[in-house]
Amino acid sequence: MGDQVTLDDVARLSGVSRATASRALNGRVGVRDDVRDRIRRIADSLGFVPNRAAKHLASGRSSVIGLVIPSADLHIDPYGASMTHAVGRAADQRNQGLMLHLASDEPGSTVRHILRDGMIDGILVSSVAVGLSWIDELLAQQQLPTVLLGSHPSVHDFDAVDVENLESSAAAVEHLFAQGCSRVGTITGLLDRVDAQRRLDGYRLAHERRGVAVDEDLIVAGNFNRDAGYKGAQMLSERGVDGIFAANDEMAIGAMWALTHAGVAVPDEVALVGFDGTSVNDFLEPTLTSVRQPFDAIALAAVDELLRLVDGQPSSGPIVVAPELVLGGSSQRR
Amino acid sequence: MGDQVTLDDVARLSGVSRATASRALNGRVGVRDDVRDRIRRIADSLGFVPNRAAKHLASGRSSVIGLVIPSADLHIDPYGASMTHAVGRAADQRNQGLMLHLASDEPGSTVRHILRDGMIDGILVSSVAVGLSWIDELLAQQQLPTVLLGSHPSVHDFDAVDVENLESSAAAVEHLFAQGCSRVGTITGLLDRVDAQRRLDGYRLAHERRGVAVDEDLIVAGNFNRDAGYKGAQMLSERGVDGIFAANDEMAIGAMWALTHAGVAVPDEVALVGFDGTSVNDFLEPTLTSVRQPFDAIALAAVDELLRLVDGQPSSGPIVVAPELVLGGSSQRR
DNA sequence: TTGTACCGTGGAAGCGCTTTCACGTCAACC
DNA sequence: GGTTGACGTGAAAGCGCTTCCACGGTACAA
Repeated sequence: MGDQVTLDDVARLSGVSRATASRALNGRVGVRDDVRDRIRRIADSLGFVPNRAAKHLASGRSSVIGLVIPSADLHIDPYGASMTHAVGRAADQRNQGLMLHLASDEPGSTVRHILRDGMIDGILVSSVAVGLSWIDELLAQQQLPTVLLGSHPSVHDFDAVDVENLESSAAAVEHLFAQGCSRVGTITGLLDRVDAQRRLDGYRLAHERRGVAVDEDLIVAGNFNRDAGYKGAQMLSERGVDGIFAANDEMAIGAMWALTHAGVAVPDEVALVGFDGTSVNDFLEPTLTSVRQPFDAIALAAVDELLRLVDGQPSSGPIVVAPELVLGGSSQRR
Repeated sequence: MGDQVTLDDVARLSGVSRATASRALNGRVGVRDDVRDRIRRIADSLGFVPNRAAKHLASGRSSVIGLVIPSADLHIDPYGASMTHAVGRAADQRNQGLMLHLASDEPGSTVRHILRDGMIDGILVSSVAVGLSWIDELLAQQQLPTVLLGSHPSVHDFDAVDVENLESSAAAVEHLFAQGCSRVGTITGLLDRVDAQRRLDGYRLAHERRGVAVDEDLIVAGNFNRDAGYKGAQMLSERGVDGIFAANDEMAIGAMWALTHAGVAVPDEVALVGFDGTSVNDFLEPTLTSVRQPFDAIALAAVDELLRLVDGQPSSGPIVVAPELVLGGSSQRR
């Protein structure tokens, strides 16, 4: 498949040894500048591209990172697609290859292979995947540098990059108040997950700041799925609300359906805000106001952190990135 | 990072040479059955996982394939996410790693690297990516086994796996007739692409079979984007139609908006059918009737074909997979 | 001058696997 | 009994790179 130009060729033509050529091209110290330049020039002119496998075998680093994302999340929940896309860009920027690992709950020996075959230097795991048995196993073994995308479901004993949940949720609810809402309900995520918990805390915080007591009846337990949004909105609607904060967009969409079906005008009778801000919101009518996750920033921070771990540097602890409230038609009254 | 168990260890403990151990574990002929069994058992008990890099370097095969998909397509057009997901599953099934390459039109030396660094054995290219300069370069060089996902925009000088467009489009239009529509319009895709062309042909075919002349005014040129669907539906609506076949779902969604905004009832006044059948259709109300691409089948066929090419077998020519018309609320009248 | 130190470079030993080739063994045949 | 061939196995040569170590040269202090 096209005669490879090897490091040997470059070295021979440059009149140096393979060792020096290697050092020169990898920017290692200990090569005279003029020599380095000459080698570089010759390598370029030959169209030399180092063989990955050889590099990998010799150095123990592949410059490929893995991404684990639940199978369903990639094509059903737009969150997964957005995240995958962002990670792809980030890996590119950092000159790393990206291996995609779809996580389903089929058993198989996936973990063993991911961990041991040495293909990847480290792995990014979508926190949504946590809970699947083999993911948990993977996390437990700690054999491979790992960074979580999103918050860890239980505690934060893991290196993770997450969106800021508390203040941003509070801001979302405050936005509803600012639109004239007086009874704002919320549909929560799975409350055994930290992010869901924080978003609920944000909801409470907004009330506190406004000096309004939280009516516990207006807090409906959801699970991040659309159905829960639908049912939650029905319940809240009966209990009388004029604003709803859903802990993610999927539920917000469900809520919008429920309201529309019930003949409730959005946003005029009930204003609606979601969380995630994936591009799917564009499909809706009216468009959804949502706390937009900064996918690119999250992904880049995660990749950088992962590379740091791969380099043997200590974990820099959880990283938090601030989202932005993106206004759509679902919450803005004239 | 966990002391690797090497083939040497397995060989030594099995009392054979590395060569024999390698043959045994790779299922090569020329190893006595009892010896093979023993080696296998010992390898298992040691938890031996062959080192990918070494295998790759020695054999020249990485068991990793690449997927090129336009950056935008992964997170904006749900088609991309569905396809990526399907390819991920297919690669998994065939025990191949999957490297994700997001294609944007930034220059960079991406091609050279993809082609030459030997990381991947072959590459799957989404036909949507064709047109980006470096993709074209990649296709032109033909250095790496390549299979196209979808039809080639110009002619079929490439190994490709595509959905059947003609008959399935005809079936979609016939479905509209069956629902009682008498004036069915269509919003086409980019007509310099073969798939768009075929779908239009299908539209004509359905008319022909029904013995109805095609009213050329009811054919509106689109471009696969939502806007085109919106505008197309407005035009068709003015010209008086009671059914619309959009060449993809994005345009169908645009059309649905346009109709809704104009106060036209879907499906009762205008029935609507799209093409692609991604899960995003679930976001709509009513749900969209659509020609559902068999993503999994396409992906698996493509991966298999690619592996065949990698093995040096001749191209088996374009592969066509039949889609299925999935009925939703947008076309079904009671 | 001799000694010490450093710097740039080359030699060579791997990294863990596959694969070619040669070798020994044994059964089958003349 | 000797020849042939098939068969199972081991020795060893790589795959293309990194990196340790040793070496010669130059610079400076003693």
